[in-house]
Amino acid sequence: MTIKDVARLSGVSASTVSRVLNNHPDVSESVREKVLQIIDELHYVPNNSARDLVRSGEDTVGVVVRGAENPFFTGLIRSVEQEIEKAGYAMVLHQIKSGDDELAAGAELARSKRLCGLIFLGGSFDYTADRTAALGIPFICCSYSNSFGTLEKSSYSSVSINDEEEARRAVKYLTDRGHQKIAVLLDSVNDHSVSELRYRGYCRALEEAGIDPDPDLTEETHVYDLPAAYEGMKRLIGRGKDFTAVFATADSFGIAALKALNEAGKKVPEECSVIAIDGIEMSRYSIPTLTTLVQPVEEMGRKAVNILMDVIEGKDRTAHVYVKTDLREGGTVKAI
Amino acid sequence: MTIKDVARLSGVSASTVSRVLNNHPDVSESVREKVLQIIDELHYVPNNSARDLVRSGEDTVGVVVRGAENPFFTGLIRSVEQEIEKAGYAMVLHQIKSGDDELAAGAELARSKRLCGLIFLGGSFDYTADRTAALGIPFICCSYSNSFGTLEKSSYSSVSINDEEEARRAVKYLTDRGHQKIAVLLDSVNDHSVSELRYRGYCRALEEAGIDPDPDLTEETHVYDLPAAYEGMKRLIGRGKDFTAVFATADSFGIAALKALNEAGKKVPEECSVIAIDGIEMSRYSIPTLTTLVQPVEEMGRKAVNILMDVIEGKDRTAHVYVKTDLREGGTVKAI
DNA sequence: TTGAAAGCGCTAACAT
DNA sequence: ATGTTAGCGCTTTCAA
Repeated sequence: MTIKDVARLSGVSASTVSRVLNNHPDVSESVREKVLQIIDELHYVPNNSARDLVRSGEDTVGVVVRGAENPFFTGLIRSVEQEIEKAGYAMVLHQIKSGDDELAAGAELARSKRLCGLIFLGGSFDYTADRTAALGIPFICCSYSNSFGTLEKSSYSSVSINDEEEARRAVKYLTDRGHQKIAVLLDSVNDHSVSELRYRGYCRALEEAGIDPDPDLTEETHVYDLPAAYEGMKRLIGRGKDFTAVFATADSFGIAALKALNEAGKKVPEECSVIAIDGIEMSRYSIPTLTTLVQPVEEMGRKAVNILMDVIEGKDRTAHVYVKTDLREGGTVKAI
Repeated sequence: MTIKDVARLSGVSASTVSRVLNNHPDVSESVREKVLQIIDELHYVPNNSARDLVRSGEDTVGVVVRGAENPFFTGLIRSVEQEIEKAGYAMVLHQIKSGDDELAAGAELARSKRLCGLIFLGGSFDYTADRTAALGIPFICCSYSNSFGTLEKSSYSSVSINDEEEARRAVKYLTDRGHQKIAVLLDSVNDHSVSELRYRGYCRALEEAGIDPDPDLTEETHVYDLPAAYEGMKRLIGRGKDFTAVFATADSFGIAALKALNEAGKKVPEECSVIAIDGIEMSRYSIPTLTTLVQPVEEMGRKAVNILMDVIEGKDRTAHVYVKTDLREGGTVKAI
């Protein structure tokens, strides 16, 4: 069923039906009602592909989220959404799986919906100019940056925390409180992604505190999920190496660590402290409340949209900003 | 940039480019290479709307998820995805917000992508034939059913747990262990949705155990999120009414309840037991591990796809199946 | 193996 | 206020 069917049944032309559909003012009330009635009777629903194909839609920004199951993104999406609306633009959200190629998805979206800009929530840290060229519109990386890629700074924008620096801060929080034997639970030390950066910060903090990193206290999961983190923590404990604190490179890892420690009979924070980075909602409800560096997702969403808008509207150049985390002192860290 | 640009630059017609794009066999190797090269140089990405508009795509099933931030859906999506692929169909996933109209989204998707079937993950419990008519293709409700609507059973399919019965089972698990004063933490007693059904089961279990429901032990949050559940539990505790157990109508509510109890100094399970329904991944990592009735998400996804396929392929009629939960005995329930 | 032409469903000038 | 016409970018007959 198409707009033509509706037109025929209503005794008008397709254009008129289109006008009704799009709330154009210049349609007589009687015709409008008639058309609406037919639409209702027929349960007609316009084909969006056809609409997208013809509409200009230069006021729409695309948001592609990679790994929507990551609870860290929920707050970020909300914020970005709000800000885009506030800026008077429309938004189209596209979620892809963790393994998928966000640039390909973004390029496709840009073409189909005729976007004026793109926001990536989560993605790879190693783009090349060749790959981003397909986008053809301004874009911004939100919550990450192109740390391992070869992109020119001027060719894109980014908003994120300084992962290495914040990790350093987290671990320093531990060393400042007398911890010397600090384990790290992370995805991978060289994934060219967030855990690699945060691992660097961990190393730097140890270094600054005059502590030699102990390879036995570095536990990689190689997978980003709770079971893997839990198993990783169990391995760490099982190794028998002494440690008084754990730095988890993500809240979810911290939560899993809490569980593994609890099952091993290690009291947190009395026998082992835990600190993480992210500040997902759930970590507020762990027992004890996870001590963590909370990413300012609201601010990140706002800044991402503002920067992108400025670039789109030609008001400003691309930009790269670091935002600061807020330390949330939960109950998982204790001074020695 | 369009297919025509590629055609022009390659010195061939648009049809040929299209053939290359779609891996048609009858294109000379030399031409294919040339075209591919130009595509690469130009960073050309086909417009999906245009493709959708013209492709038949009768082998695609749509999946619309309402409230993707709900961790309960992550496992379900994975399962559904797997099964659809196994059945030899393509899948297109569409996520909408909790407040959005999944039927409208589904109808739009059905038109745009020319689907042969639709799977709804989460949605309203009160459809009317009039509203679902717009879909125009077979659909199945996965994880819920049309309990409060007027849909004829034969007009759709569903796979879900029997919410009332499972809730009854959860609460019976408590009464069987000597609990008499059992509080319930839920969204709303009359939301025409899952909490209403589970509340009924709660009432029935009490009744069967000869216990009079105490209105003071029913706590509604009216919002489905962790902070609301946490605050609800605090109110419940603050009321000063005695209770020895809490039935949370969802795992996330259970986790929030655990936290509130902990902060109030009530030991779980010694001073208060907690049981929930859902079995989200995170509840495996609460401390203590949440005792809950785990929905068999894998089975649900599999059955949903199978039923839908049978309807699509005309092999079978619509069906409505209940699946059973698995009781996971965590550490939050203790006999009195 | 390739190209020309038609058309998918819709919107947006341009007429009237 | 309404209809006519011309595409949007692509795929797909049908011819060649």
